Amino acid sequence: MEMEKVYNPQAIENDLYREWEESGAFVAHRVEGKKPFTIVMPPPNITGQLHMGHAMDCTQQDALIRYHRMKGDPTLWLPGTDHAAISTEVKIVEAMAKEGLTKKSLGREKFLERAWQWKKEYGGRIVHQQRRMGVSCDWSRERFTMDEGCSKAVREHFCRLYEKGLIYRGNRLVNWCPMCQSAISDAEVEHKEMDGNFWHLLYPVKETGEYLELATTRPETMLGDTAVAINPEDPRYKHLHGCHVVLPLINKEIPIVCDEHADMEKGTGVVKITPAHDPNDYEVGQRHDLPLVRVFTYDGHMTGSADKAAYEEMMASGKGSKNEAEVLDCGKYAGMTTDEARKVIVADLEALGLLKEVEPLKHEVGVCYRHSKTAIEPMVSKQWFIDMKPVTEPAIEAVTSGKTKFVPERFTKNYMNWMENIRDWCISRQLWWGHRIPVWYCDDCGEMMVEREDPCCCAKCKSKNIRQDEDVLDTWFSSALWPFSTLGWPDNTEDLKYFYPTDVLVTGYDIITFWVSRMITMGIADMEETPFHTVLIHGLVRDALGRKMSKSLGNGVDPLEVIDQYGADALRFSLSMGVSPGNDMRFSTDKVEAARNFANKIWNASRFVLMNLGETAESMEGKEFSAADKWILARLNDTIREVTDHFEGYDMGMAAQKIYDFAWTEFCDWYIELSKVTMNGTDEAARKATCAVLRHVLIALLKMLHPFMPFITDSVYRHIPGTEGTIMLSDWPVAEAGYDFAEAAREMEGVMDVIRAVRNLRAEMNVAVGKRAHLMVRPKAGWEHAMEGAEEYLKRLAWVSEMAILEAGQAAEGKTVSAVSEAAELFIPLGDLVDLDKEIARLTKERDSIERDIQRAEGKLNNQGFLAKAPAQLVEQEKAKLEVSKDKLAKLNARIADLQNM
RNA sequence: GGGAGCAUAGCUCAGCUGGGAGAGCAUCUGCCUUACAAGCAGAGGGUCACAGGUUCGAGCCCUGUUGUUCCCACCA
Repeated sequence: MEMEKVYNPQAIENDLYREWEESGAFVAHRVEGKKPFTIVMPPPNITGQLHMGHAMDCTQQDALIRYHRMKGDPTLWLPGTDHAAISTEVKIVEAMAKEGLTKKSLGREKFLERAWQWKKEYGGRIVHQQRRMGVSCDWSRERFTMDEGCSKAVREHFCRLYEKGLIYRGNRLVNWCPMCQSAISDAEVEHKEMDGNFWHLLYPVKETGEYLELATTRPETMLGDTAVAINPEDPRYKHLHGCHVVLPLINKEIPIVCDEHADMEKGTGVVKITPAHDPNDYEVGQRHDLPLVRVFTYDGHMTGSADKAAYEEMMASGKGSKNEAEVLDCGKYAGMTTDEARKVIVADLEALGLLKEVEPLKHEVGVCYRHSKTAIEPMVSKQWFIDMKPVTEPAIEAVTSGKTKFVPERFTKNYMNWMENIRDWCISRQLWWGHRIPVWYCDDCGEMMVEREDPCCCAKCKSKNIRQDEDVLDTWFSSALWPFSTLGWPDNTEDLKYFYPTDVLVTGYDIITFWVSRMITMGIADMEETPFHTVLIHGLVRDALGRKMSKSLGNGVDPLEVIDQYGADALRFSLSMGVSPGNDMRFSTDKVEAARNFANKIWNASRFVLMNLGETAESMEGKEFSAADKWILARLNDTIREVTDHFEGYDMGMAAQKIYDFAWTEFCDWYIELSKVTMNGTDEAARKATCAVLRHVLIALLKMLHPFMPFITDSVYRHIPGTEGTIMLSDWPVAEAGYDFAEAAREMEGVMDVIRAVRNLRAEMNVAVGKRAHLMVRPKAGWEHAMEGAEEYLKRLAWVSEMAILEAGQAAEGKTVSAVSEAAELFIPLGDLVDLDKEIARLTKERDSIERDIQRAEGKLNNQGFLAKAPAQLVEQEKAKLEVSKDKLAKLNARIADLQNM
């Protein structure tokens, strides 16, 4: 196949991917006695589209996976998707609303049918998008959090925790999202600063007739107040111990209680207590045995007579638990939204002269992480919880002991902070889409059953009159099991035995608390082993201005559009190079363009090599290598070592950078140009040696680049004579000690330095490339050998017509411009073109710079402290540098003097 | 209130266990030199936020300050 002049990713990517997948190259195989490398992919939501965050996430994982696969490890990358209970349900409800349907009108069964239909449609979409990225995961093991196996794991896990007494059901104050109409966990509450007020209210004291001033940010909760608290030590209110206040608007008598929660320093030191709608007040209420009075409905309105009647009926029937909040009929406020009620209540209080002051205030308000504009209402309701303390301790230990490490390490604090302050996890959700809680209640005898298999009848009274708990589990409940449920747990499958614990978890810092902490916790709880030894944390992908990409801002960039325009390799590389672990990165098309250019560079360098190789797979055996050959081989070895080290340290950003630098600067700009000397020469043996080196280096380069740019590297690899199959399954390059040509490389660097000096001279003197120049070179001591071999390189790379070597002390004839490089002095005769004054000025400028070098070096070497304490090697280096500089200075001075005499 | 990150060239960011400041993009100059103009060669541009300290030596370590971003936290 003829290679086009410009690389065209669209022409190869899709076919190549299909070929990889169909060949089974992604499928993991268990190899007895060999340690596998395993990553479970964080499952994207089935609601989602592929976004830049995913693109970066899977690029990093794929790079690690491809690296390990090439190293020969049995490699498993297990993909899957998440049912995302709340998010999906919200979307489906939205879609239904457009058809005029509601959950209620549709019913649970029909709703779930729709949900599964949704999963089929949208779950597949993201998976196809991932394929476009080139991910090399094992699709034969693809999982879904609600598939049969994962559902079985969820039940088993629930039952085990329940049997250990770690899951309980309770009527508790929880975070309630009126939009979701569900409880959510603490982790799902975000805090946003909002403008609000402190309303200073006056409550009359029954016994004394005085008015107690107190401040609140939420006046609408006052109807649910069941006490007013003061600090027991507060001298201002000692006389009120044991007294009562009369709650305005509803004229209800409530006690004044003494509680530490009331802070004497703050405000008036008086706090209204609403146990049913505030976490602090709930605690105070527990301590003082205060009644719970609920004044909000679960959809964010004020309660009314119907709500009260429902409550009373429930209590009468004996189904309500004793910790149930009583419900108030809010009378004229009933049915208002909480916001409306706030305004009306404040106005009514003001009318009564009970509003003393309104003080504007900025404060943090809890909002739902799925409905960021919806304020969370703390509400008392009956929910399922996990008692986290007992299972958290081993999970903390796993990290403190280093069994699981965070990369970068600083995220350990993040994790620890959460774990050390862990609170019980509310796992029930008032939704339909999700794993239904495996608990049944008998309507006849009230028995509660927690079962692995659906029961047919009551275990106690055998009644068939049983019903399953209505609620489903938090989506993270199943996500927590992901590293082992996907491998077959609770069955002790071959995969589970072989691949668990997995190796690395790659994810963003935003879900350390949601997900990482819970996987470690539950992995240890169920498997007795932490699920991965390394958690590799990456940052967020932001837009070019540093803002979070979001739908509402409309600043999101669709990875697929980028792939269409620039190719998957370019996108992947732009998300890799220079990205440092744990740090956010900005996405810009400039970066993708740079990466696309790099791909094109690789493509063209490959074209050059292939053009020269023809059909021959020239071998490295028994070759006599040129100076340039030896140099690039030595540099290749350095690069292989560095890149490998960076992969081992999970720093793919640095690995990509090193490959980029080596490929572009050293291989393309230098070696390929240098190689043209022998390739265009007449020495057949030298030509063959260079062919072998070109091929060898290109292959190693492509291999190192493959984890980042899988498509172009494989595509080119197949064109190279002597390669077989896909680069994906080839061996990771190894630095062969035989190619560490240190001395030859040093000499070559000297020659390259001379080339640079000549180019610089020419540019400054405005000598066009077409205009070849005669060059005189006076090597410095120790560089004679290197300079003898330099002529052809200089001719080709510095547009020299011919080169003469001057003996030490031999003067250059005629009018010349000159330069002093590390290895030699250079002279180019330029005849009348030379402007002597200009040349003297240029040399003087250079001399000044060298004088500064000398000053600095002498300063160091005259410093007794430096001589005494710095490493001897460094002192030697410094001395050597000083010698070189002094030598340069002397030569420049002589040169300037010469010119001045002309 | 607690914790963490960031502050380096005009822009976006690298900079390993302290030992003469780097890349990409942008800018300027000259080049279609038979792999590549998505390119080649050359150049300019930085008191590494500020103030102290440790050290022979600090972009890097310590303390403080300022700005900024994020996480956690019940301030009524």
